[in-house]
Amino acid sequence: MLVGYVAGAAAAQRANNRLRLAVIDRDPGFMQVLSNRLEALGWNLRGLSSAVTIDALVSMRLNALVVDVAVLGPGSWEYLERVCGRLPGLAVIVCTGPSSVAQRVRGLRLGADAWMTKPCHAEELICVIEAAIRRHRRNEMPRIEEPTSVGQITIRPDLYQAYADGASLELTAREFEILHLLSQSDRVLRREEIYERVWGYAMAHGDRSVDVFVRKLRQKLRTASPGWNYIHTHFGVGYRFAPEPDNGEEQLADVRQMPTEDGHEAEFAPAPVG
Amino acid sequence: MLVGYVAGAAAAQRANNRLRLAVIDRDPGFMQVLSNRLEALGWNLRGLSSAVTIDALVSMRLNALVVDVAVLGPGSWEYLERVCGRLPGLAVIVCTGPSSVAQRVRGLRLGADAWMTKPCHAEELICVIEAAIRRHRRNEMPRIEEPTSVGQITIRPDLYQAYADGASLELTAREFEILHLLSQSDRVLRREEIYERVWGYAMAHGDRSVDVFVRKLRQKLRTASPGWNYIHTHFGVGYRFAPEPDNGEEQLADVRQMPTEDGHEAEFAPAPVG
DNA sequence: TTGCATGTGAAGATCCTGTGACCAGGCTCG
DNA sequence: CGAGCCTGGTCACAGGATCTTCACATGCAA
Repeated sequence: MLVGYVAGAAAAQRANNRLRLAVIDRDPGFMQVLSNRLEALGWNLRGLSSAVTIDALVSMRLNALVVDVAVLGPGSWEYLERVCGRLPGLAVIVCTGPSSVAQRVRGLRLGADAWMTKPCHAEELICVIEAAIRRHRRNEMPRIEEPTSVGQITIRPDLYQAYADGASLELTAREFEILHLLSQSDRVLRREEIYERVWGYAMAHGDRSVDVFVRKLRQKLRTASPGWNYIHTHFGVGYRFAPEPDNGEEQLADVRQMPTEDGHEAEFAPAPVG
Repeated sequence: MLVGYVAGAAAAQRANNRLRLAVIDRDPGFMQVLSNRLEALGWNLRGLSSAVTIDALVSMRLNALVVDVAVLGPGSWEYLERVCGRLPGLAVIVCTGPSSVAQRVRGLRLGADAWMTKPCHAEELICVIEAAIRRHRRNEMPRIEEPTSVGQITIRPDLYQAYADGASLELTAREFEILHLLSQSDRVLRREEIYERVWGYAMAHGDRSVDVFVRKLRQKLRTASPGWNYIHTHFGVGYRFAPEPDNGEEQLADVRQMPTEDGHEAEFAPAPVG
């Protein structure tokens, strides 16, 4: 159902935030160190002991690829060239043993983004990878944010607007941001959290702005999509987004239940604010 | 013509292919070698013996900057950070004498794209610079050189001009670039985005240039194509391009409707009504 | 019930944008 | 060399849209 879809999208997005990196190398020590560091950073590491097909690389949806050309053996240059040509958005870092200037020049000319010489510090390699990814990202087409449909409404980040039945809800920028934020998560968001992520700084004690905006949002949602409840209040905590037809009491009962699977219970504790 | 050349880094790049590079260094031999190689490649090299103001860098409309942090002395890190922050599209390469891992890590974290250790081969340095620039340019929006018609106007990138009914709008270079950028996207573009892509560096807080140019654009569009609205304001967000006849109330209603140009909504839940 | 927390409406403050005037720098032409 | 023009960019003001605040009503929990 739609609720499930929303949760799925949010989860996917969270997973997508993890950088995906593949390393083609056979040095166990190197891999181990790298693996440890990257795990701490929350990256997604895939170790490969030899060249894989381009299609396999494509399917991995990588952000970056680190490769020891020595592992590739003959044909390494062609491989490098094909990879860089086929995946122009991929950051490619060659990390290998001692090399000649000519080799490094060749590698870079073929499309590699950087050349590291082993042995090297994992930290430095990571920085180089980050720099390459950063550079790639900056010029990526501004992320085409997909429209999402929840309940009867469609949220279009590209237009900073939500629609119901093709008609705009006429949300203001701030209203939209709050709706967008709420819709991306199925858990309860505390006011402070909402405020901080939308306004960009800490909420002053006793500020009611979030409440007021939630009211405006509900009003517009009600007008555009009557018969549905989208924003639910959790007394003493905050708000939770979940499109629900508001007929029937059982639905309401459901709201009271713990709809989360993973340990968000802590958040539901009656956090007595000062 | 020259007018086109003067206007904006992007324009300069397109107008002729000479890459613009500045080097902050004091090693005459290094500079000499680099200069020779770059001249052969047809690059535009600017040698600097010490740090210059950010604004000066901005006005140089560079593609890349090579800097020896030793020349910068104390405050080099802050300088590096400021440069990288203000000119996110600039390829920054640190090329300096022996350094510690920690220093290299710091430099890269602050936004440098690469770190070369002197002494180094000019050829290799050039490759590194090229790699950084390549990353920068690779994913640039595929420049549509074809004339495109939107509403009543025709945009001709090859002539750097827009026409309505065969008559030129007499746009200046910057006006044209903004119109061209806007016309290539259906989504709302934030001012910062517009600024960054047209001017080539980060917009200063409170800068109203984009607004002013939008006004000038609208004025010329209105004169050349009365009865049409091309640039729409999204309060608190930015501008969006969409040609629309502005007569009649129904048209106004149309504005409020969700533009569905390409059906990527199809992937999502089919808006279950009832 | 009391004590808070939240919903609601409206008014005033604040912010955002449109606009015209103005200034500086560069180029052209005399 | 300077005058004049063009272009890009800044500034201040005005009007309107939006946000915040406040007072009060309502609802929840103990």
